[in-house]
Amino acid sequence: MTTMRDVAEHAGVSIATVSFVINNTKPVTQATRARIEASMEALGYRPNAVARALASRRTRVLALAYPALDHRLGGSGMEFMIAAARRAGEHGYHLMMWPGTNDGREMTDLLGQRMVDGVILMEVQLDDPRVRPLQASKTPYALIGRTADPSDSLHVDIDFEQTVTDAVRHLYDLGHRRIVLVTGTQVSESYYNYGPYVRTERAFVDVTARLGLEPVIVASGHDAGAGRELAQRLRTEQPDATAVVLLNEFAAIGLLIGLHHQQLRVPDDLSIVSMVTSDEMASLAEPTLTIMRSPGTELGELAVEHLVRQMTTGQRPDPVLLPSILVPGESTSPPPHTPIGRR
Amino acid sequence: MTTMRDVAEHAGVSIATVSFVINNTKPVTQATRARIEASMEALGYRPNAVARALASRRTRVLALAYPALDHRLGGSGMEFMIAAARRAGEHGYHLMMWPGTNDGREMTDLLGQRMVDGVILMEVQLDDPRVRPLQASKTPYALIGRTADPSDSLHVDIDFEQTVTDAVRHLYDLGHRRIVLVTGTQVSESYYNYGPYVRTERAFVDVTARLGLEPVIVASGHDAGAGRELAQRLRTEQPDATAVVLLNEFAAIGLLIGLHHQQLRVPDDLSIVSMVTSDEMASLAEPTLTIMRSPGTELGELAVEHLVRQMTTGQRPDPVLLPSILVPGESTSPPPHTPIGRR
DNA sequence: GTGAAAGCGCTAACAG
DNA sequence: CTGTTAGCGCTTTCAC
Repeated sequence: MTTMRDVAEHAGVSIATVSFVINNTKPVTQATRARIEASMEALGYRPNAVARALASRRTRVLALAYPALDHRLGGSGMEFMIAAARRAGEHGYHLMMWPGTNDGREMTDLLGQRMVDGVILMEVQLDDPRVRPLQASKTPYALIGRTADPSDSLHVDIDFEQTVTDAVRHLYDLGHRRIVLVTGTQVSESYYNYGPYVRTERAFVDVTARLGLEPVIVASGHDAGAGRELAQRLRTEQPDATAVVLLNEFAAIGLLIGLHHQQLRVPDDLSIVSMVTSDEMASLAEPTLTIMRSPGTELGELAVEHLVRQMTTGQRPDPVLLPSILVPGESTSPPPHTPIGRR
Repeated sequence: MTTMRDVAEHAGVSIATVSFVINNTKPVTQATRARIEASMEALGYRPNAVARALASRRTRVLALAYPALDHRLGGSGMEFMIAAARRAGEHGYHLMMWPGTNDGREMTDLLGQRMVDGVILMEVQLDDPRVRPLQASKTPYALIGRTADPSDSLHVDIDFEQTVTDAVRHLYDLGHRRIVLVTGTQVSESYYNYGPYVRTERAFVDVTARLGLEPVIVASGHDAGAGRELAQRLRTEQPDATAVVLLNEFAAIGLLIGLHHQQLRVPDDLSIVSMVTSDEMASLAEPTLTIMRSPGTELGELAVEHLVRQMTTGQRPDPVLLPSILVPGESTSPPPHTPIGRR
């Protein structure tokens, strides 16, 4: 393995000078620079990242922390990871996967290893125990999602408030007056504190109030099976509903199937909007789903971008909330004359 | 930041002794060990992973190399990544994402940085340019998938031969005699060399031959839209087909929808088996898909397991091919009396 | 503009 | 069983 010393000898300079040209950290004559570069090329030299990290106290590694045991990441979670890794690479950083429980102890361990320059936190809870160790260690970090007090951390997130507002507005404009929001807060304890649900519910209450509608919220599980069951429950529990907004794409498609089994037609009998959904998933449904397309890729890029900026400038960028875009599919239309439960 | 020297002083020993207890690398009296551990605890000491890596020449980092620009990883790719990261953690390793083009140069760069102890290669091509630099560098690596000459690399893979054989056999036993395989080899150049397609096609030819059937192979794109179109083409191009085996879950669901639009019933008019598919995706279809469930999670764990074993024992474990399990859904049944194109 | 030298925090002989 | 010490390969003052 060829080291910096080898290059220095080959070029007839000191290793310091080699270091200077590699890092572009001090002026070096064009001539010696050229000589050194030639030597590096000739010897096939690559700087040892570990030695570099030890000496410079910067590893150029970012950690991507996500919950290992919890519900699996949806399609947009995947988009996020891939995009973040790509963008990190473009900035000269590596992205390290850091599965873990949502607990502060593990975060302390990670940070103690001094192996990462910064951390991106996925699936942030309103009261997230991982944040405190981060703050204490002074390690730069970015949140995907928000804690209860968003002001104290760099974060990027989907604008759930705007998203649900747009979704409801879309349905309202079509003529719907009885719109049901399906979330999962009540389903399991771990979701009680789940930002996307909580924020969406709050904003839903607001927007329905503004429009003079009742804020009907129904709980459901997160898979297709739960969606199918939901089709039955809706009919009895929400007989007057003409439209449903969901926060989970699997449940949305399951609902579609469940309704079909009940001879109910979408969108004629019931309109459906699926939030936090990708185009691919929308196209798997029949009829295709009207979705609020989640900005997974943009979010991943933005998180890295902002984190890197903070690390280089030392200043924390402002939070960013990205809107979801309404992508009309075939699952929304004006409401039926008779709601599904009144026949 | 507290270092090993701090711990040593606090415990009244040399740093070597501290190192010995941390790494369990030399016998140490129970008494001094206890004292040292107490000191570590008291000072909140965590070993610096970077210094450790430099001194020991082992980073305890594994790279997960996957193509950045190519088609997006399916659900099982995601499963794979998550599982690999988890299992790596259980072995005391970190998993670093390494998006890249499928090119050897980038691999050489990665290895030159000496930042990873081992590499896992996803989406391996039959003739993969990343393998040569790996071999040259002596870095342990594991392939997910196989090169044309599988004997020269540690690898784990789905047993596509077995999988397609089982799928065809299942249909044959139901009475089908005109079974169409849908792959993507012809669709784009980058798939020409794609192991899963190539191997599946070959095995399909074999198994149909053994059963005395014609080896009908049709090309299709990889999304739901392509699947929908396929429904039309099948009827004219393969009028006698009674069953279809696909290698892409999105296309499979698209096909289902396309057939539905043509008033064709699944499985009454046409049976469908979707390979490399997850239970979740199967449940999104109506009717639910009969699938060959892809062992994404097992594969991820196995890849790490074998790579770590190779790194510790120095011996290359035998390759492993994992079967896909047939999970019956609602999309297969005995064939119709009249094939879809003969009405 | 270039070089000498002191670390970065730890591992691993080697000595005792 | 424990301590001394020489690095690991690079960055970064501080002289020249």
